[in-house]
Amino acid sequence: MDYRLLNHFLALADHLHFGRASDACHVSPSTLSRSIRQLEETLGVTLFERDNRHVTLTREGQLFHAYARETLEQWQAMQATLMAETRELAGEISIYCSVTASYSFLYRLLSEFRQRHPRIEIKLHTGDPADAIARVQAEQEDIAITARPRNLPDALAFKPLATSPLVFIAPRDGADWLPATPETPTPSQWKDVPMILSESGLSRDHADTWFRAMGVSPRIYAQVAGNEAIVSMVGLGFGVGIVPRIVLDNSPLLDRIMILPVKPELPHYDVGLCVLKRRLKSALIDALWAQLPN
DNA sequence: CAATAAGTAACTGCAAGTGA
DNA sequence: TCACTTGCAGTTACTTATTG
Repeated sequence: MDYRLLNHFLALADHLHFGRASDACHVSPSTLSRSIRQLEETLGVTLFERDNRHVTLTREGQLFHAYARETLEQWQAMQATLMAETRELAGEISIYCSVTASYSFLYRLLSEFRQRHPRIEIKLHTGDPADAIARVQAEQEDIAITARPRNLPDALAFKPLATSPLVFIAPRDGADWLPATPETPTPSQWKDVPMILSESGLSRDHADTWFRAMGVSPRIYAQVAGNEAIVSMVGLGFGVGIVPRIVLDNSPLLDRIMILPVKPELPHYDVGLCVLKRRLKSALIDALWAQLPN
């Protein structure tokens, strides 16, 4: 029995949408489409009625749904039993983080863990830090390395790894729109500065709050996904950006960037591990979680 | 009998097709 | 324009044959 096919079936039954279900399974839509077709051919029944707009479970699909769920649960229970027997954890953990976080924290987090648990496979996905919390909540990822949100949802647990200040960065070559005295900012100095900001997420929240307190609506030159893209655009001289300083520590563009000594300073950024509390019942995830001191 | 090489089947993602 | 399917080419996994 190919348990992956059952996983694909359950994901499609949950989402009733090939695109979203394939995302959840980390495969392409075509792969998911073929998995479902393969199951249907093996079983000799149609599990989903689908057209170009809609996906629905057939009666046979509903019957198979119960079987698929039970079978997978039994399989996972057996894996847990065998793991307990051998005292060796095995399986897969997915981790989501930004490229910067992968440079900065993964080695520290995983080097010892890999030696201790060689049979645990790590699936690493990198992307926009603003998506991290949502991906953990949607169970697309087991764990994220991300900034602690202002209001941590009750269902989530957070364990800090490091603190990094949020800083204003500007092109080192200078520009005529740069504020003359960032230590003593005035609305007139900032109202025309082209800003390069995250589309969303914590650093964007802090930027918006800072400008509100200044009484200025920022002139937004570009909204981008990911801190590395902000550094690139600032390095090219397009404007002033706001990023966690840790992003600069690993940036190849450091020599083209300067930090503006802006007052008041932006809040610090707590970076750490984020996980759904109920997922900590998984021995695998708990093992990684326990790597870090409380 | 184990290790290696060669051949084959199955799987995957991309890009294009299709229909609403 | 969107969402699912299909064709294609590249990759990976598996099976069989060969060698020491």
